[in-house]
Amino acid sequence: MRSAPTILHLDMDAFFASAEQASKPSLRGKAVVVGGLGPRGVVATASYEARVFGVHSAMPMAQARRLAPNAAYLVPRFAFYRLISEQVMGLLRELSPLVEPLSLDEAFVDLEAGGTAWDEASARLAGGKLRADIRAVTGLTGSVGLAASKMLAKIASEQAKPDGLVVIEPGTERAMLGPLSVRTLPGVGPATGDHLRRAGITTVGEIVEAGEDELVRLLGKAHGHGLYAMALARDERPVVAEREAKSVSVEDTYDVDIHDRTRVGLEVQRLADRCVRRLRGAGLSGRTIVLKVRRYDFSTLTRSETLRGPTDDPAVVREAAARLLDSVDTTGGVRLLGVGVSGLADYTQEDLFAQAAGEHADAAAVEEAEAAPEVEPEVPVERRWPSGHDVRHAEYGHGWVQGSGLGRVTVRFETPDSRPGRVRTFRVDDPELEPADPLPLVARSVEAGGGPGGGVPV
DNA sequence: TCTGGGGTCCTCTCCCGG
DNA sequence: TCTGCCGGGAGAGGACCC
Repeated sequence: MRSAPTILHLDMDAFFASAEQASKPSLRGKAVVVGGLGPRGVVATASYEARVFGVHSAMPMAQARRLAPNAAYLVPRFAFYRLISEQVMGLLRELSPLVEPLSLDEAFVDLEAGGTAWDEASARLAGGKLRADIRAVTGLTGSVGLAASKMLAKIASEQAKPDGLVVIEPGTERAMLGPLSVRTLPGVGPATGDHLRRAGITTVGEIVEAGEDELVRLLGKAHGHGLYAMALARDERPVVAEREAKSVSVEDTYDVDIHDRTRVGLEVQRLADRCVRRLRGAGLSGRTIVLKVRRYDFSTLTRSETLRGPTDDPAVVREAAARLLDSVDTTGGVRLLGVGVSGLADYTQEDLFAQAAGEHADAAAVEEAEAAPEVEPEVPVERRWPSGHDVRHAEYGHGWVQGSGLGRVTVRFETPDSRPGRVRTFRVDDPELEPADPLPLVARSVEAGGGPGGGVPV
């Protein structure tokens, strides 16, 4: 392990919810919950104000609504979050070429590789400047952890939350880790945590006391050795900038279980097409087709089939998925279906036999699907005007959907740099109302001196 | 009140070929 | 020719992460 805390972990604070609050002045200081709004939705992010009520991520939305009935409930706007994420990642790349994004709101940076920091003082300086830059560019806060390894940097940023910076000085790691819960260590989730607890191990220090052999006996080779090393603060994993995808998959959870076998088959075909679109979009093909089925009782099974060579042919993937579905009993109903492709390659070795089955028809089908508008006529209104999404009205300007139903859509008219705005209600088919792109959270410098409400389209 | 979506990695089992 | 052993790949499932 290196001798200075020059690995940085950045974690944006309550990212989705904070972005929504920054974008919508009327939500600042209020409980905001972002997640799926359907009957089977779960919480993606809760603002700190919502966490006070006990709402946290991965919680069923229905439970969140009971805990915090007056919170604002919004569907995620990934395209918007991605724009902010790109700004943040850009700032990280100014520190070092070695940036490893973990998700939209989290990344590791090797400061030493970038020549940005070589000791504790310079690392602290770089971390502080980064936090200030993130706030200036995005208007949001992030927490920074600095340590000599990835594991410790991540633990440090967790301790720094919200809106802080924590450095773990080399030499102090073991003492710091000892009293912490085993759940602090990466790779210890509910199952492993329970397993360890039953063996009388609840803290990191107790892992060390138990010894490596006992850990391996309890958890198996890979996990046992890995966890023991982590407990000793040994973590040599490098920051890796480019990670190649190993699989591509799509899945849908249905609001109501599907019982009709024909409908199940049709959904699998649709998912196969969507998966191929994603695959092709990434310029990839794959050899192993995976079907995932979650049944009415939440039991999940997967079936897979490996082809002779990689494919990105929708007909081939559809047929494989259909064959896999034949081996699955769906009586009782299914709540989720998924189709995935793994064994990825950046070339195809076309299956000539399947190709002959109708290449042109398949290509046309996929193109047609790609050209089809996302919004179908029978889509319910709450999906056509999703809560939280931006709109523009010919007369009232920029706003966002506060709610919809019964042929009406309620819009609050405000922008990131305006005061909290007024609410108005329209018919869902009002010709003056249309979906809009999100506005930037921080007006660009040339616009900064401009008049009020002068947002710039991203 | 039931539990998303998109991934990664590991383990176990079975089968096949040398 | 039969048997045992071993390794690799495929397939299934589980755990974990954000």
